[in-house]
Parts: sequence; C-alpha cells; structure tokens
Amino acid sequence: MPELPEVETIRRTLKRFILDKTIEEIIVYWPNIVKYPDDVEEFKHMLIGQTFRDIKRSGKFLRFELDHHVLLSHLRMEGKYSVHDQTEPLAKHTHIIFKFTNGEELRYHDVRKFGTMHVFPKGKEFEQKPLLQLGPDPFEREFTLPYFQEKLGRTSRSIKAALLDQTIVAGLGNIYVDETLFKAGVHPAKKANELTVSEIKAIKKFATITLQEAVEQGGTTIRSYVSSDGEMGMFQQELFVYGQENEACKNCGDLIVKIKLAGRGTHICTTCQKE
DNA sequence: TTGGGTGTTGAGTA
DNA sequence: ATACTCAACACCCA
Repeated sequence: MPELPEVETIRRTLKRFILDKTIEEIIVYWPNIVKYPDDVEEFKHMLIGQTFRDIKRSGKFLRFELDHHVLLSHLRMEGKYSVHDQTEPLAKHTHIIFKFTNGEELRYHDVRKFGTMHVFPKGKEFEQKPLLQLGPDPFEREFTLPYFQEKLGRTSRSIKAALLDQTIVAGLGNIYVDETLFKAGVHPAKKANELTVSEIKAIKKFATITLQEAVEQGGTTIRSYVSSDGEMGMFQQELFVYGQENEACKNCGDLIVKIKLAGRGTHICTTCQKE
C-alpha cells in the first residue's frame, strides 16, 4: 500500500521514536520477510548491539542506518512499523520485533507478509539488489527532463507501466500514477515512446507536485494505512481519479471510469485524457 | 458463500 | 523487449 508519500511520512514519524535506541534482541516470527542475509541468525547477528543513527529513504524503501550496517525495508502492500513498551500485548500479524535496551521495541507488522528486509554493511547497500537498479525519485537532482525523456523514449510500454517501473522513476505506485496522468491530461495507455515533449514535461511536473502535496498531507489512507504514530493520511480528500469510479470528474463533470492496464486497476476521465 | 480485487514486486513463459 | 500469468498472503465485499 505505501507509496513514496506514505513511506516518507513513516520515515519522519519513526525517526522521533527510534533514533539513539540500541538493539538488544531481535525476534523473527516469519523468516521469509528476511531476504538478505538468507540466514536469519546472521541477520540478527549483524544488527544486535547496534544503535539507530538515522532513517533515510530511497523510493519506497526505508534505509535504517545503524553503526555499521544498513537495514533496507520495503513495506510492499501492508507493512507497518510502530514502537511500544515491551509489556504491551502484540497485535496480530506482528512478524519481527527489535527489542531495545531501554525497555521499548520496534515492531514490524504486515498482514499480507509481502514486505522485505535486507541488511548490508554501511556503504554497500547501493552496490547490489534491491537498490542497484532503483531510479531517482522525483525529488532528486538526477530526475531531470533529459533523463526522463531518454528513459521514456526507450520503451514502447504504456506510460502507466513505465511510471510504475521503479528503475525509471522511484516512488510512484498505483494511486499516484493515476493521479499524475489525470493532471497531465495523458491517457495511461499511451505508449511512453510516443509522448510529446510537452506531455513528458507535464507528467514530470505533476508527478513531483502530487507527491509533494501528498507528503504534506501525511499520505493517502484508503483502507489500512496509518503512519508510525497511528495517524491517518489526509491526501485521499485530494484524489481526482483513484477510487473515484462512477463519480463526476472534478474538471469536466463526466464520469470517471475504471479499466485494467498493466495488470492494475486504472482510473481515468476519458474526456480529460484522450488516447 | 465464493471469487475477485487490494496502495507491490519478482519469476517464469511465450 | 514486452505482455501475461502466477506467486507470495490475508482480508473484504458484492
């Protein structure tokens, strides 16, 4: 569920709770979440005794920086972090616990168990999967018009599929791709390499604006997303097309329709977004 | 009741 | 290279 704005909100709220906290013990109830190292005991060994120094973000990945290692965490559809006193009862679907030396603990909760974690020595995290192939997010300096033009010009896939491709631009998911393409007035089925320069400029501009505004609103809560202090996002009030099927387009009044594209539910106004 | 859909992504196939 | 299906898993709703 979380896309860039939700991950960024989680990053900011979680920082307040875990910086300078030291890991004393780790409990893993669902080992499949730990992708690297493949041995869970080694995963624990690399982190125990270390202190959280910072939390950063790359696209939809959280990067927990400790003294000597970095924990990469991808929330996929339903991953959540929260901090509790160790005496509080565990919620259902809590799969990994990082116990601190101060009696608190960081809990990873994930109803669908799709989330992933990787641990690498500090500085090595960008040299291998999963960050190696990740493109820049719209807030990074590398996300320039020439870069974006070059990437889009090299694929005949739909612009929807291209924007969901995290190696081209990181951080957009199904909600923000649909919102971006609506605001840019581009039909999601249009082939990426057939877009005009002005369409590419509009997509770039509205992707950045939409993500920025969603960060300012604390993300989008559709069903289950809450940040690490339990707060819901507010950006769902600002959605133009996502989840708005059979509602009137806020721009022209025609009905928003939902189609299937790139394997995903896709929301469009067929008047504002011509093929 | 049950099957299809869900804010993600990777693998396998043609 | 791309598109399509399936997989991981649990829950919700028509």
